[in-house]
Amino acid sequence: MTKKYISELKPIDEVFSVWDVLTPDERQFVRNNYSVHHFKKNEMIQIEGERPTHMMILAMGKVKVTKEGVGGRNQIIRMLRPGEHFSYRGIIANDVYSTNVSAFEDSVIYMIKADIFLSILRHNNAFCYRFLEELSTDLAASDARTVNLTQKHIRGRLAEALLFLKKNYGLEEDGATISIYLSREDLANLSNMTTSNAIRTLSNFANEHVIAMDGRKLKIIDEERLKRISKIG
Amino acid sequence: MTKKYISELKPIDEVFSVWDVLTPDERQFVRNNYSVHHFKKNEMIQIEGERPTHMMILAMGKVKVTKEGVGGRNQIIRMLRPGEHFSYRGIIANDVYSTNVSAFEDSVIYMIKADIFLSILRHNNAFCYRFLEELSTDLAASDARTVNLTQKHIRGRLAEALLFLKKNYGLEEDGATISIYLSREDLANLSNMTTSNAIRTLSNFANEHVIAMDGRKLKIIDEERLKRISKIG
DNA sequence: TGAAAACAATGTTTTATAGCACAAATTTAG
DNA sequence: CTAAATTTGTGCTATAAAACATTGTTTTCA
Repeated sequence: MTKKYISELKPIDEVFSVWDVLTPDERQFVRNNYSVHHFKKNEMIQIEGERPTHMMILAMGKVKVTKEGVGGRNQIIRMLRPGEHFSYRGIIANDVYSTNVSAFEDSVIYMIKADIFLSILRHNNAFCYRFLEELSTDLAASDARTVNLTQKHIRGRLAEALLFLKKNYGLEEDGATISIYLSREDLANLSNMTTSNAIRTLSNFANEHVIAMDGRKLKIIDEERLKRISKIG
Repeated sequence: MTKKYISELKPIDEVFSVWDVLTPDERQFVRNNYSVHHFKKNEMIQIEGERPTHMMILAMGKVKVTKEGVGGRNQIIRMLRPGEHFSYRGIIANDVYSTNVSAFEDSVIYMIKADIFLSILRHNNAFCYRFLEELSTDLAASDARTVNLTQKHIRGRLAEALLFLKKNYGLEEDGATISIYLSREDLANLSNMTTSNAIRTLSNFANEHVIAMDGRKLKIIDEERLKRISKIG
């Protein structure tokens, strides 16, 4: 596994998508001041309510951003792919973390100290603007998510989640299997329903030949149908 | 009414909260390039799906930001007070409006053309950073809202909405009446429930002496109780 | 390797909330 | 100033989804 990391892990200048707007000095500054952290599956990376210390970049693996709700029930807010930034919102808003982040699978994360991140933000306008764009996009996504989760019925929400997973993580070589394997519980937390209902609805979809299941491997058979189910709610 | 506007309307340099980070040149630039628009109660200010043309600042009045959901049911995403910025997210993300905005009551809005706003954003780092802060705060609020609306029960959601209204718009001189009068329908759209349920739950709160009602005027009698109801969901 | 834990599947019961219908009150407009 | 339209208030019904219970299956790890 470590072997795999060493061979596949991209350097920070390739992973950090805003590298192009950094000056040579800033690049050197970042190179001298970032750290690499490995997290095992299910390990917590950031905890809601704590003070942010670093801005983070997912270098390898998959992580989930969750929020604890009523009665400890927790909801998946966002799921990240390598190259995505996180843990920086609280730094900017001078706020504690508003979410938990944990590793879905073994992951590698590049971290840049908060003060270093802030100092670049405050001196490099193009850099600042990139994050402004990112938050603008995230905000629309969050608002859309609120409406989807509150107004759609179970089938619509699960269909939406499956389409999201496909879009976000892509398909395997067979052109149908979604390239991320979630537990039924995670799938439920993503679609705001109980685990039993995720299981039940998944079974229904399989009976209707909209999807096919093999344990945690989910194949999308009839994407059009799934889109229709998601649309009508 | 027009009289009232003329006498109470603050000039843009007082309303636009980021004025302090503008250079003298930029201030003049904005002064020469903004426009003032009056909207009547219930009038649409921006429409979901259209291309953004201006960044806007609410100078006077109250507006609501909504999003259309399944079956035309629409949800209140945000409610603004004078001094708050809106309509700029889409400009930055180069996206169409993701929400509707309409006037709750007669309102006055200052508008700055998109290209002018963008040009300042791209040249003035402190200005850019201010909006970065604003979006960071809004994003956490949106995520929190998602969890509240999806996990809390009707009573909890309505209690939360009442507390929000109090916090956002304050109380009248009597120290109890919330300084905004919403229709039951708007209150329902804010708390993600049907109008009947908003009415019913409001009656329950009144019977329990948590609030008192006089038409659209809502008095908070027992704020602690309301907080508890909101908390337990 | 075998026991314990975690996960998946499914049926049954209960409950919260939407949906509907209708009456009363209030606001708006001709 | 009246008629129409909108908003508010209530009761009843239907139903989606949670909660609970049980059993089988897979994974973990001591």
